[in-house]
Amino acid sequence: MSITIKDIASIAGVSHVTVLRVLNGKPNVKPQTREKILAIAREHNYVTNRLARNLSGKQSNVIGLIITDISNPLYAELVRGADDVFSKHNYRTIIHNSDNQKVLASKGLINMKELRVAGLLVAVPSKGESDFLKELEQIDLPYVCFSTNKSNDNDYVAFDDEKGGYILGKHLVELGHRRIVCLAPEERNTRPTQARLEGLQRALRECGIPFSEADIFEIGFGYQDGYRMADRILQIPGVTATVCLYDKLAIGLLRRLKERGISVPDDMAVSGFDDNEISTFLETSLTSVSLPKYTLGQKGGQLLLDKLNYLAESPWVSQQMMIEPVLMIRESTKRM
Amino acid sequence: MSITIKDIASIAGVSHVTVLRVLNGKPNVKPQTREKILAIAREHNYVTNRLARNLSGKQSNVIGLIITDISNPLYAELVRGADDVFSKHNYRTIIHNSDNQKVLASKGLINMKELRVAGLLVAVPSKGESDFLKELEQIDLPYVCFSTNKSNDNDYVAFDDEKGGYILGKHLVELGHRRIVCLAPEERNTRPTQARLEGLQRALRECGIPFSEADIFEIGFGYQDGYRMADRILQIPGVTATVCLYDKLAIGLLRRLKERGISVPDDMAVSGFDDNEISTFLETSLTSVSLPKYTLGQKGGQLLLDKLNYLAESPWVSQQMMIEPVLMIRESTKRM
DNA sequence: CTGTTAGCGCTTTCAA
DNA sequence: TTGAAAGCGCTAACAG
Repeated sequence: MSITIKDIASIAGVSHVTVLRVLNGKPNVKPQTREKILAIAREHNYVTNRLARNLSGKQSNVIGLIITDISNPLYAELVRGADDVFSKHNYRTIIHNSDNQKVLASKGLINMKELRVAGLLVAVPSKGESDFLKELEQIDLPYVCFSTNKSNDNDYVAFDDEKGGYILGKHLVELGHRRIVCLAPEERNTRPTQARLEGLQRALRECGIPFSEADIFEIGFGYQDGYRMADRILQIPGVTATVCLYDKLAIGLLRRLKERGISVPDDMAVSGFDDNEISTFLETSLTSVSLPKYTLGQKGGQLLLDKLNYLAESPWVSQQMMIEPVLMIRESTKRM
Repeated sequence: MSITIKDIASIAGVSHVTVLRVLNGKPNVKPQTREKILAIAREHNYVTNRLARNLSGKQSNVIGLIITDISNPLYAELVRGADDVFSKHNYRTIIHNSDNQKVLASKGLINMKELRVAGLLVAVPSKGESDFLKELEQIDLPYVCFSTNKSNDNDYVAFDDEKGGYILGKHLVELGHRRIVCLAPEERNTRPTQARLEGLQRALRECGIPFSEADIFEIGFGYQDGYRMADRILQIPGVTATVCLYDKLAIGLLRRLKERGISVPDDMAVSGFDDNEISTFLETSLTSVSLPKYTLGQKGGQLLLDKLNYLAESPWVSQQMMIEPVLMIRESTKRM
């Protein structure tokens, strides 16, 4: 067992409260006593027991992150952004992967509550969303969400995916494209998918470019899906540009287009969403709507900390924050 | 405040110990009493307070991960592997990013100790390694490391990078390459860098292929670095193959080679280490030494859990585990 | 400047 | 089958 405040007290021949004062930098301790206590603490490698402190003090220094999947680069960067903020303010970060499943996310809620974390940063699973939000409310911990489907009055931070779709659509039209198709996941009811599509549709509508359900090809999220879909797209007469709702689709597509001898962007423009560093270095660099993931994590973390601080004082007014996307124009789309 | 064991006790009109027995599934409680207590607990959404339990019970259900950078895909996958194991055994995962800096890693050590985590999974920073290991020992928590430089008797799990270098070297020689150069980070003294290089050298030595310090080009880790180095490599007469110690270097290189109109693999073979899913879908798919990152995380997590269990009983004999690399042969290297 | 006392919510032991 | 009592290591209030 490690040394405790009482151990130090008995070694120093004082009461444990005096030790506490010294260790917590409180005033009103004779300098000599202070020195002596500090020396003993150092000598014995004293380390505060946060369990005890948090239990007693009714507050925690750890924050829970309920996310979809830490091995997904989106969440990995986002978590890093949040953790950097938390660390700076001396909070620790505990993670829980939900795989976007409601049951697993709910389990995370309980786990976090058990540990009496100070607050929660949560990516709401896209199925069973409203049930989950109810539980989240019930668990009675301060929380901030990442983008949810329901327009709600939670605190949240989100990418402005709709705007992303919009600026990408505009860009393609400006380049001269008049016949555009879209690769989307089969599962259309997640927030980013929906929003990106809506933005795209809005842009094309404004420009008078025809675009219907039939121009949306539903497949999946992965490289393989984009790869597979290439041949089908090439059968459609007149198509000069493809919007992939996720970069992996675009990258798989690029690969297959190369195999087929289709020149990008001359014969076919390709574009996507998410934008990772690699997009610049692909043999055909990829035009992509960049979503600042690290920033999203930071903002979410900061909002939660603000909330924790305000809660102590005045009542909190919930905040919603949208993060602007940036269109990264690269070789895969060029003026026709 | 949430409801406590005592609250339930007073509502049920029993002592808090009886409640405890029920909640912890202990025997010797009258069925009626049990039901009543469970009903009350459910009704009031009782959730155990782990802080109290851990403090009192002298054990924790959270495990600390000290890693370099969660936004690095290597660590993201590794953490996912470890967390999956921990979750299954009802442990929580708390993370701390060290950015491979000794001071930050040490800070993580203290943070984790404060929380009295059950154990530690740690990626040792490559500078100040032996100092850090001393601190790690002092902090007095059960731990397992990921690959360290020093041959030591810690528990650890690691990729067999040396073997990776070896099989890649062999592969290139078998394809007929006789003049091979290598792109490496300037900072050569990290374990994976060293080991990969050693393996490569061993393979080439065995095959009687000349390879000297002058054939190692020191640059960095990133796409940009590989990109920049391409021109220099092309100036070297007779070179037919490049080994990049990290895939990002290879991908940057591929990009620049394409710009220069160099055909891969016909004019130049390119290969790397790390292997992410995307490597298959690059326009020129990349031959790479695949290191199963998720598995490494799992193995590390499992080893730590084993250690935690054994420690309670018999003395523990430290274990070292090497994870085998797999060479993924793709288009960027082909028989000459 | 210092100490006493009570308590956070749970666990453990012993006694009934 | 149940409860009383002490304690985990720290905090907070009050007293001196």
